[in-house]
Amino acid sequence: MPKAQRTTNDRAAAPPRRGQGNGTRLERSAARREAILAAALDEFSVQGFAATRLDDVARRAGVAKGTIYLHFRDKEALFQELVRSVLGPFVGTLEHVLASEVPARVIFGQMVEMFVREVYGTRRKDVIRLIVTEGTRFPWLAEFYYREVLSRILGAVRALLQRAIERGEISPSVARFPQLLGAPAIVAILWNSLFERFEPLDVAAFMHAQLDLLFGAEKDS
Amino acid sequence: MPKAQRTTNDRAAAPPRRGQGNGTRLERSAARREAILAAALDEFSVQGFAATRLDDVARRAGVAKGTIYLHFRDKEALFQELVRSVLGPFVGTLEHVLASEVPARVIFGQMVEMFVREVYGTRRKDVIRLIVTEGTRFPWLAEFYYREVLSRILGAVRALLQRAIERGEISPSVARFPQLLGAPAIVAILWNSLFERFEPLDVAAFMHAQLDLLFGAEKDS
Amino acid sequence: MPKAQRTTNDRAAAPPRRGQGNGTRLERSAARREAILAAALDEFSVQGFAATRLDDVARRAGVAKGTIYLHFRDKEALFQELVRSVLGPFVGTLEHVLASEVPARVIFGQMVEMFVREVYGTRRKDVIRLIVTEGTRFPWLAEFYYREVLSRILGAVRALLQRAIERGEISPSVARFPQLLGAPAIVAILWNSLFERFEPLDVAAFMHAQLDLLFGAEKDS
Amino acid sequence: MPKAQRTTNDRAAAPPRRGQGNGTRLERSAARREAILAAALDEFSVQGFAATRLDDVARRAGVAKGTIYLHFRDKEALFQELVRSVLGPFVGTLEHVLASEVPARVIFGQMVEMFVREVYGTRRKDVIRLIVTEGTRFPWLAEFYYREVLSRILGAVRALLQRAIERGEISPSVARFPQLLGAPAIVAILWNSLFERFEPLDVAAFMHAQLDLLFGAEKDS
DNA sequence: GATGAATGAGGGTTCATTCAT
DNA sequence: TATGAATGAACCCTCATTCAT
Repeated sequence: MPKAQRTTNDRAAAPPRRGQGNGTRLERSAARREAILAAALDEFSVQGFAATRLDDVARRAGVAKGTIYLHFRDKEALFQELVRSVLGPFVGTLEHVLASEVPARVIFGQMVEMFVREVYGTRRKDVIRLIVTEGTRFPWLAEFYYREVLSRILGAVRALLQRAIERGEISPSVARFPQLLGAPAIVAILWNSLFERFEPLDVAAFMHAQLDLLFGAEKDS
Repeated sequence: MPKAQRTTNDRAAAPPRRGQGNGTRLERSAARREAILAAALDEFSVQGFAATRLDDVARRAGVAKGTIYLHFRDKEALFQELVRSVLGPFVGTLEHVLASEVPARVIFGQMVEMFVREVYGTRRKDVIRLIVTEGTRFPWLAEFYYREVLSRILGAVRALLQRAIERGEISPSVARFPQLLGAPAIVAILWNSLFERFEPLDVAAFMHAQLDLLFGAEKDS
Repeated sequence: MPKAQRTTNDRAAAPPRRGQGNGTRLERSAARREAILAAALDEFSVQGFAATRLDDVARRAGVAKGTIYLHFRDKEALFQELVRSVLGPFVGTLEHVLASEVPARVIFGQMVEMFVREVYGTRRKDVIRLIVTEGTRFPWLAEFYYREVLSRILGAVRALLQRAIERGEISPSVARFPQLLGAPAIVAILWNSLFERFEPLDVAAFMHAQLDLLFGAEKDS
Repeated sequence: MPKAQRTTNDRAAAPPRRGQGNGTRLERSAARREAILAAALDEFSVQGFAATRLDDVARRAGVAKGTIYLHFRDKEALFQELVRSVLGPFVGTLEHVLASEVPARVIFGQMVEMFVREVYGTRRKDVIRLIVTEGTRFPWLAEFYYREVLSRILGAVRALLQRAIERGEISPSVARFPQLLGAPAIVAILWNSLFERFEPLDVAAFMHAQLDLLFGAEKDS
C-alpha cells in the first residue's frame, strides 16, 4: 500500500446502528474497543505512529474522537494495547509448535506454513512492521517484543537446533545464529511492503529456500 | 505524551565562532550544509521523519532554524537530499566490487567485509534503516532505493550466482533468491538498532554464517 | 516595525461563560461563527488582510485560535465567507428598490437614505472598503463584487436613467456613466475612513449634492 | 494587474553593469536609490505593503537585499519615502494651475487633462491607490496626504468655486462639496484597478461628464 | 559602499486531549 | 457512556533585519 494521501470516509466493518439490540452494553463496549484497535492498526501501518491522526482512527472505527479516550489513556497507550492485543495471544501457540518432537526439518516446515498463514496473511504482519519502524522511538516496544516474543522463540529454536545437531540433522556451526531462521521472514515482510510493486517476493518459497540451505534441498515445494 | 526520548542540547562538532577565519564563505556554507545533513540524519534516525523537529535539527547542527531553508526547500527535501547524499556516492563502488572475477565465495567474503566497514560502521547504516522505516510513507524513497541500489546489487549478485552455479560452487536452487544473501545484512542492522541492549548480534559472524550455509563451511572467521 | 496601531485585549461582547445555559450547542456554534466573522471584519478593516493575525481575531472573538479552523478552512476562506455573509443577503434588497416605478429623482433619494442607513451605518461599509483595499490581491473578491453587486446595481440604474431620460427628467449625456451616481458613496466611505479626523464629510448631504447636480436642486435636504 | 502570484526575475530598468563608468559614486548611489523606490512602488502596488517582500523589491531593483538598508531605515521608511518622492514634487504644480484666472470651466478642463496625463498615466496613480489601501494602517500616510495634497487642492478649488459662483458660472449649492470634483478621479482609478477586465471606464470622459453636470453640457468631448 | 548568508521572532495551521452536553 | 466542539501547545516555514566579508 504505497498510498500516502489520507483515505477519508471508509469506516471499518458494520455501520453503527445505534440504539439497536446488538449485544449488551458490555458487549458493545468491547466491540467498540476492538473497532478502535483495528482502525488504529490500519492507520498506524500506513501513516506511522507520529503521522497518524486520532481523528482518522475514530472515523475509521466509526466512533467519536472522545470515545477513544474512554478506552485508552492516550495515543501511545492505544499503540501499546494494540501491539499487546495482536501479539500477546500468539506467543503461546508459538512455543507449543516449537516444542514438538518430530524432526527439526519438519517443524521448521510447519513454522513456515504457520508464518505465512498466521502472520504474513494477517494483521500480525503489520504489527511486526510497526515494531521495526517504531521500535527506536518507543523503547518499551522493542523491549516488549524482545521479552515476550523474540527471546521465547529464539530459546525454543535454540533448543530445537541443539536436538537437531545431536541427531546430526544439521551442521553445528549454524546453531550460533538462530536468527538465520527468522531473517527471511522479516525480510519478506519488509521487502513486499516496500518493493512489491517493483518485484514481488514469494514469501513461502523464500523461506523454504533458506531451509534448504540449512538442511539440504529436499522434496518440498 | 508521544515524545519518546528527546535529546535536547547537544550540538554538532565545533561551536559557531562567527566571523572567524575558518574557510571562505563558500566553504563555510558547504560545511553548514553538511552539518545540517548530519544533524538531520541523527534526528531522523532516532525520532523518525514525522516526529523530528527542524528546531532540533538546527540546534544540533549549530545553526538557526531559518538557515536550514537556505539549503533545503522544506523538511522532505532535506530528507531526500540526505538519502541521496549518503547513498549516491556509494552506488558506484558497489557494482565495481561485484564485477570481480575471483570465485563467488571470495567476492561475497569481500562484500561482507565491505558491508561491515562501509555500511554498518558508518551513517549509511542509519539511512538504510530510514528506508525501511519511512519507505512506505514516501514512495519516492522506496523507489529511489530499489532503482539505484537494490536492483543493481541484485542484478550483479544474480550474475555472480549464475557463474558460481556453472562452476559448481553453489547449489542451483538458491540462485532464485539473491535476497538470501542480503537478508542477514538488513536483519543485523535492524536487530542491533532494536535489541542490541538485550542481546547484541555480531554482524560479520552472522553474515559469514549465512555464507557458510550457501557455500559450505570453510576457513574464514 | 511594520506594526501600525494594534489593539490588544478587547474581546467581543459577552465573556465566554463556558458550560452555562446560553443556548443549544448548535446555537452557540452559530454564535461563535458570527463572533469570529465580526472579529475578523474588525481586524481586517484596520490591519488589512495580510497584516491581520488570526491570533487577534480569535482573542477579539473570545475563542481559541483553533476554533477558527472549525468554521473556516483557512484565513482566506474566512475572508471570503466574511464578504459573502455581509454582502450576500443585501444583494436581493438592492434590486427590489431600484425596480420601483416612482420618478427617478425619488428613487435615488431613497437610495441615498438606504445607503446611509444600511451601508454607511453598518459593517457593510467596512466590507466595501475591504473590496477596494484587497480587491487587486484577491481576484475572486473583485469578481464577486462586480458580478453580484455592481453589475446588478448598474444594470438597474441604467434602466432607471433610461426611463428618466425618456420622461425628460434628466439630461441624456449622463446616462453614459451610471457610476457617477455611486461615486459619491464610495468616496464618502473612503474619505471618512481616512480623513474624518481632519475634516469629516456629511455623507447624506454629499450624495444629495450630487443628485442636485443631476436633477437640478430641489426641496429635499 | 490582477496578477497575484509573484513575478520572479524581471528586474527594473537597466542591467547593473557593475564597475563601469556610468557616473560618479554619488550618482550611482542616487540611481540605486531611485531603482529601489521604483521597484518598491511596483511591488507595493501589486502586493500591498504587508505582503511585499523586500527580497522581491531588491531583486526587481537589481540590488542586494542589504543595499535597501543603506538607503532606508526600514520597510516602512521606504514606503514613506516612496510616497513623498512621488507626490511631493507634484503638489507645487497643482496649486499653480488652480491659481489661474481663466474661467473655472476652463481650469477644470485643464485639470482633467492634467490628471489623465500626470496622474492616471503615471506611477502617481499607484501611489494614490496606496494611500487609499494603506491609509488606515499608517496614520502618517493619511495625514501626509491630507496636509500636503488634499487640503491644498481643496483650498484652491474652494477659492476657484467661490469666484465662479460670484461670476454666476456655477450654482452656489455645489461649492459646499469641492470633493465632488475629485470624486470621479478617485473612482476612476479604483474602478479600473478592480474592474477594468470586466468593464473598463474611460477616465477622461467620466471626469468630463461630471464637469458637464456642474457647469452644464458644452462643446468639449 | 555593497553583498547575501545568517538570524530568530512571528504567524498560519494541525492535532492530541479535554469536558460540557 | 458517547459525543464532538473547543482548546492551546507545538511545529513548519517566512521574511525583516543584521553583519562579516
